[in-house]
Amino acid sequence: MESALELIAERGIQGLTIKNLSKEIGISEPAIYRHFENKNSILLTILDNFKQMAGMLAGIIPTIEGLAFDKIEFIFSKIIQLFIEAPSYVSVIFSEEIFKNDIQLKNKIIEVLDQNEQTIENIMRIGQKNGDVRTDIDSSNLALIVMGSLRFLVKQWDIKGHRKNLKEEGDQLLGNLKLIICKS
Amino acid sequence: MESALELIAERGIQGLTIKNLSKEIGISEPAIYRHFENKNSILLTILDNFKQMAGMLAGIIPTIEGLAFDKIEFIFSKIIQLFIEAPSYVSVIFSEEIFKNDIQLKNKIIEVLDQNEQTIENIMRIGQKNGDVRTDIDSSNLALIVMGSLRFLVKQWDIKGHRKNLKEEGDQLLGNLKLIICKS
DNA sequence: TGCGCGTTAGTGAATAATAACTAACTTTGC
DNA sequence: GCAAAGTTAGTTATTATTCACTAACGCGCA
Repeated sequence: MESALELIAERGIQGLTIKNLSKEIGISEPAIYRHFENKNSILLTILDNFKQMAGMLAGIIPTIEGLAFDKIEFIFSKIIQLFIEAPSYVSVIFSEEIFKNDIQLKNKIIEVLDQNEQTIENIMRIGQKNGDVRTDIDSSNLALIVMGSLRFLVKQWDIKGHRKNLKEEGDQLLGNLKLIICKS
Repeated sequence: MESALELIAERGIQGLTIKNLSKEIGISEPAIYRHFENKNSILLTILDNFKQMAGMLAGIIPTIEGLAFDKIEFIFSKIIQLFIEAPSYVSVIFSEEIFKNDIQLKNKIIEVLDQNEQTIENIMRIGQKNGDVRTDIDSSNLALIVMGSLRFLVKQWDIKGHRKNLKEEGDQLLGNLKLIICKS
């Protein structure tokens, strides 16, 4: 899995071939099939790992005391940290277009998407109930705006060769999102 | 070009092969090479067409009288209309991950991205100057938020099989974005 | 202690499918 | 009659995957 992620980080999702992977690991191609049924199951495992990580983060949320935005800040700083440390996840998570063909991969991507949206939406709903989040926009649209803008930031950082400082720009965006969704 | 777009709409970017394209058009594979140097130049042409369309929209903007949000509303209703009529553009525009490998395609995608961001940012800057857009968030971040959330909406609509009503949901999101970026 | 035996993880060679692309020839329309 | 547009029949490269086989290891048992 490590080698696969490394390969994706270096050459993108298209660079993950059985041949490349076997070379990276230092074994023969058929040896890979001793451990994975097929190539898609490798990608599926990566996606599942990400989903679990995101799920664990979501699990911590209820234990955080504080306003909605403290939770958002927590979750996104963790996600951005992961992307900086392992940019290959960006390539995988944003490869929806490639996964469109395969039903399993597509469903898994949708699962990840839905799970994360649910997490953010829940935070927003609770914030609205507690009175620290604006109520003139429904929670699902707030989640859409928060997730969308952060995704776009990461996407741009990725496609432009990781030139910008993602952490700094992420913090700036988060600050501005706070102005937008929080009351007073 | 029509056939290429149709193919992409049906089977995604991966479905655009010379073989499929020739079958769709009803000519032989080599005949395609009479008109395009290679496959990438077909994709490049599609991207360029989109860029030109977006550029034309941006050109109309200065002639629109009204607040910043009227302009945003105008440009995005047109874009959403295009996506609904020709969903293949979604597949192309959101295939950054696939284009990463090829320098030409990557640069063209970045061009499109930058051009559109510039357009939105300009609208925001003028709005801030005229006093109808909030000034506590800089124009580039406002553009990021607007573009990001709309991209995310379109992306979800696309990956979930065009089930939702993009026009309706787009209008709703635009309404909420208006609450967010406009003064009082 | 050492012998059979099943398991795990590996190998080289081959396969079938598919990709983009090309050389050489023929047709078509102004 | 000639250039543009099309054809047939390939090439080359790459893809994921399978085949038959093997070396190494651990475990129960005589």
